[in-house]
Formats: sequence, structure tokens, C-alpha cells
Amino acid sequence: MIDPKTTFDWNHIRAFLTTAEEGSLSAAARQLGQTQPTLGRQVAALEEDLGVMLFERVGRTLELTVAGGELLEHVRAMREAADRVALVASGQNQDVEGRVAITASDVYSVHLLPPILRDLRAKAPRLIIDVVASDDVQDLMRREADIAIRHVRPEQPDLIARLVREAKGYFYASTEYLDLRGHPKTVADLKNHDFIGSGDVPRMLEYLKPMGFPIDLDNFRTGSDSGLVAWEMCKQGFGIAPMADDVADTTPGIERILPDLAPIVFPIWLTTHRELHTSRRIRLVFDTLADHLTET
Amino acid sequence: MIDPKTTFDWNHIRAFLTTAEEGSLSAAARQLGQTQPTLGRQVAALEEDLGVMLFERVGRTLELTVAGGELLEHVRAMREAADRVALVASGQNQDVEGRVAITASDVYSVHLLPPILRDLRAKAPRLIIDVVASDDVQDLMRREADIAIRHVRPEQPDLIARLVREAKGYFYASTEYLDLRGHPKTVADLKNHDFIGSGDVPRMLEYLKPMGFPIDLDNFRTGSDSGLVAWEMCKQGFGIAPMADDVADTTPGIERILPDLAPIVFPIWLTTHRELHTSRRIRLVFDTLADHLTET
DNA sequence: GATCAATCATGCAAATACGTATATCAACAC
DNA sequence: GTGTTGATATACGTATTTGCATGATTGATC
Repeated sequence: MIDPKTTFDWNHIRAFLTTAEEGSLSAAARQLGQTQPTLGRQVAALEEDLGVMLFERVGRTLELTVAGGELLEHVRAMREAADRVALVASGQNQDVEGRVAITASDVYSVHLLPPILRDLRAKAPRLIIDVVASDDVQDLMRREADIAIRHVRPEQPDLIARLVREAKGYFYASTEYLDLRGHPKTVADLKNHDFIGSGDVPRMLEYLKPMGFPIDLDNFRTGSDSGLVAWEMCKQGFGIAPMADDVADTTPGIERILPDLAPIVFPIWLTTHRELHTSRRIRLVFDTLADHLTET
Repeated sequence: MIDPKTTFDWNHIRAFLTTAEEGSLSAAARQLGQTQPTLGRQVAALEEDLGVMLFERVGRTLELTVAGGELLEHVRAMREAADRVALVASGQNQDVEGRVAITASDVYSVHLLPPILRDLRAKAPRLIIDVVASDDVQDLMRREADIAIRHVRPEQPDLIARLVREAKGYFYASTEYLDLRGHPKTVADLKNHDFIGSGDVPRMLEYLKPMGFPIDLDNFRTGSDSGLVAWEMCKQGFGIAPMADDVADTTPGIERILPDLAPIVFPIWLTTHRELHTSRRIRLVFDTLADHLTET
């Protein structure tokens, strides 16, 4: 075999993939931290190498050709393999420096993480911690975070999870609000109160209904997808909101209502990739998080 | 997320892979058509990016670390995806120029292909044809050839195969040899003749035994893994060899022995990848081969 | 041992790829 | 129509990567 086996630049494949997925060279350039001319040249070079038109230049936009579409599936497989390489490489990395991304709900990010991060900074000064304030269970699988603090047990077999604690939630309102609208004495009193929603309100109602709460969607007159914003609204007297007790306890001007009511109990799971758990710096952060969250 | 998501150069992955598989930077450089310093720098850069030692520099040789070994499996998956990309890209390529690799046994490469190649050159002057003289059924799967001429039906579902012809084989010897050792009149006469082996001789004996051939391994006093070399030995009077009739017919100084014996019939299969069959240049070569081989 | 062959590492010049700046174009709003 | 926005393509200086030449080191062989 004489031939210089018709091959291509693997980086150009990545350029093609992100361009196809982002829809434009410019967007792909932003995504990859490169520039539009670079991406343009790389895609053009790939087309040259493969002898296949990948995009149709129509107007100001690029359209994937059918040939490009056929390739896309296999190119994605290549990226998935590359992601796995990055994953197990991170796991093999024994340095206690570099970046670790932790994801937690925004409320926990603000109320629970800071002292832990301070401890971590003392233990490993060269570690850089990213806090991803989000509640998406997929974050770990997409590798947008290395360690997740979640309230559901993750079911993927690739993940390892540790139940660090059972947390308790109660209903709270600001003193200002309660003075104005009255302190509820019984569950039935809640009927005419305002509630503040965040997250999946219908699911929460499903949970509360069997407990005799006389409230429905109409009681949720204010809300936010952000738990932090919802809590702030509660502080400012917009209504009653559920909250973890350890967060509420450190919030001034807030009172627990119906103190005799059984708490809403929910688990705190600490989760990471199985592969990553072999990494020393991931393990350090994981164990530190576990220690602090358990003892609280 | 602030971070420039810790990533790495995909080409460096390929450098690492070939280095690991070839066993040295120099060998990998030869394989990839690059130089040893380049490969060395690329692997070093990858180690830096991943934060993982991949090779142990021990003496004049590199040894894969355990971390490197862990990565290897995923890196291989990446290359397999890349190979698939190359495969379907070739299939999408509609140019009637570029390279097409044909594999056939060395005997067929010499005796059957030349006129076909002449025809192809006339039909598509810009086509470059590589002839891979080999009988390895795996060649197509390893992508060392695009089209294969084989005598067994390929069973992989990824391949498409066309039975172009049933060929006939007989036993031949040079006139010189027959004059010296005598012309056999019956199968029994073969007992004291010399045979020339090539390929899988035991398997051929298995096939001939039920037909009453009184020969065994001891009759094969000369042989070669190359059918072409074996045939040349036959021409030079070393003994009796089986051969396809169309090849033998064009070889001067060669006679068929026991002309009344039933021929050994074997199929000629033309095979290519399913993906490649959509390519115009592959199709052209495939169809031209089929035409010539059928009509012979 | 001394030689030889084959490896990896390093310094420097050349080739290549990249980013900045800019031109061009298409779609949309007013 | 005109202006604006967001896209791709091109020109050119710069930065990076590559290859060549060379040196250093190792392991095998005689």
C-alpha cells in the first residue's frame, strides 16, 4: 500500500460538529473559544479532505447538506468517545489543583456552600471551585459539573451517590406578612393565605394534598423558577414559602408557621461520576462536602 | 460557568493512540507521516492538558502508565468513530477521481486485473487505483481496501457482495516436468508426484481426499505463501499445482494433467462496504470489475 | 568492552495556522 | 429606501507548529 491513507484532521471534525450543532460558524467559534475565520477555514479544509460538501452556503446562513447529515451521527459518536476520554483522564488526574465544578440549587449555593468553600480553600489553596447554581439532574451526565448536591437519588449506574443527611422543611413567612394577614393556627387557616411557588408547584401540591392542605394553584400568586428569588419574596412579605430549616434558621425576619406540623423530610444526596471518584482532588472536595453536610 | 471547559487537542489523541499501539514515538511518526519530535511534543502536550502521565520514559523506550492504559480503550473508541466518519464520507463522495484500493490474490492481481485496469484508466483517467495483493478477508473491514475479489462469501452484514462467476480449477504442470517424471494417466498415478503448495494446504487435502487423491503432506515438497511464487515454481518444473483455468490458459509451457478429471469449482465474489457503494467512483470500479469478471 | 542500531530530547529555520480588521451580503425594522 | 444586525469571506501580520539536524542515551551484538 503506497497510499497516504486518505485521512483528515480530527480537530476539523470538532469544528464541523459544533458548527452543525450551533447553526453557524460564528456561534461555533464562540462555543470553542476560537474565531469565525478559523472555523470557516477548518470546515472548508475538512470538506476538501473528505471530498464532500458539508454545508450549503445559502444567504447569510449555512445549511447542512444531506452528506453532512449522514456524517453527523458518526461525528457525534466521536465526540462522545472524546468526552469519555476527558472523563476518565480527570479521574486519573491526581493533582490537587485545577478546577472542580459543584452544582447545587441556588438556595443551597448561597446558604450552605460558602463555609464549606472557605474550608476547601484552606485545605487546597490551588483548587478552583466553580459553583453551578442549577437543579438539573442531567448536569452530571453532561459533565457540566463534577459533583452534584441533589434531593433525589440518581439512578444512573455510572454515578456514585452518598446519602449525607435527611433534611427537614417547614413553611415560613415574614413577620411583616404574618402581622398583616394573621398567624394561621390550623391547617385549615391556610386556605386564604398566599403562597410562593418555585420549582414544580403541581408536584408539590400532589404531595401536600393527602396531608390535608386546603390549597391549590390559586393560592400561588407569586413565584419564580429560582428558589432564591422565591425566598427573597417570602422575606419581603409576599406570602408563605416552604424552606429547609437550616436555611430558614439563618434568615432574620422569618417565622415558622404551624410549628407543630410534621416537617417535610427530604434527602440530600451527594453525587459524582464513578470515574471521577478516583481523582484525588474530586475526592477531597467530595469528602469535604460530605463532612460538612452530614454534621450540620 | 466561567471555565473554558478543560479540553484537549483531538489530534494529540491520535498521536497518543498510535504511539501506544506502535510502541514508540518514531514508529508512530512513520505511521502517521510525521516526525518523531512532532509526535513527542504532541504527546507531551496531551499529558499537560489532561494532567496525567501517559508514558513512563524508561531507557530508550516508552512504557504506557496505568493511567494511559485506562484511557486507551476510550481513545480506541474515538478512532473507530473516526474510521466510520471516513467510511461514510467516502461513500458520500461523488467525485470520479481520487483513490480506490482493490484487493485480490496476487495471482489474480497479475493475471486478471491488468486489462480491467486499462479499461478503467480509459473510463476515468483521474482515478488512482491501488492494487493490494493479499488474500486476507479482513482487508475490507480494516479499510485497507475498498473493493475485494475473494473466493468465499463474506458474511459481515456491513458488506455487499456480488457473485460474479463460478471459476474452474485444474491441476497443471510444466511440459518439462511431465517429460521428466511422466504424464499421469489416472488419479492413482499422482501418488509419486511432487505438488506445490500455497495457501492452506491441509484444507486443500481435506477437500481432495474424498475425491480419491492418494496424496498427503509429503507430496508437497515445495511451496510458498504466495500463489504467484508457487505458480512460478510450477512453470519452472518443480511439480504439479492447482490453478484457475483462465490463468493457466494464458501461461505458456504449462499443461493440464488428467484432463477428464472434474474441475474444482470455486466462486468469485466481488465485495465492498455497504457505505461505499453509494460513492460514484467506487460504483464505477465495482461495476467495471463485475463486467469483466463475468464475461471472461 | 566497543560498536552499532534505534530510541528520545533539543535548537533553530521554515511552513502552517490563527486572529484582527475589514469588506460583503442578506434579512428585518422603521 | 435606509439603517441595523448578524452572518460569511478575504487580506495580512503574527504566533504557533512542524521538520531537519544534531546530540545524548540505551540495549544488543560481536
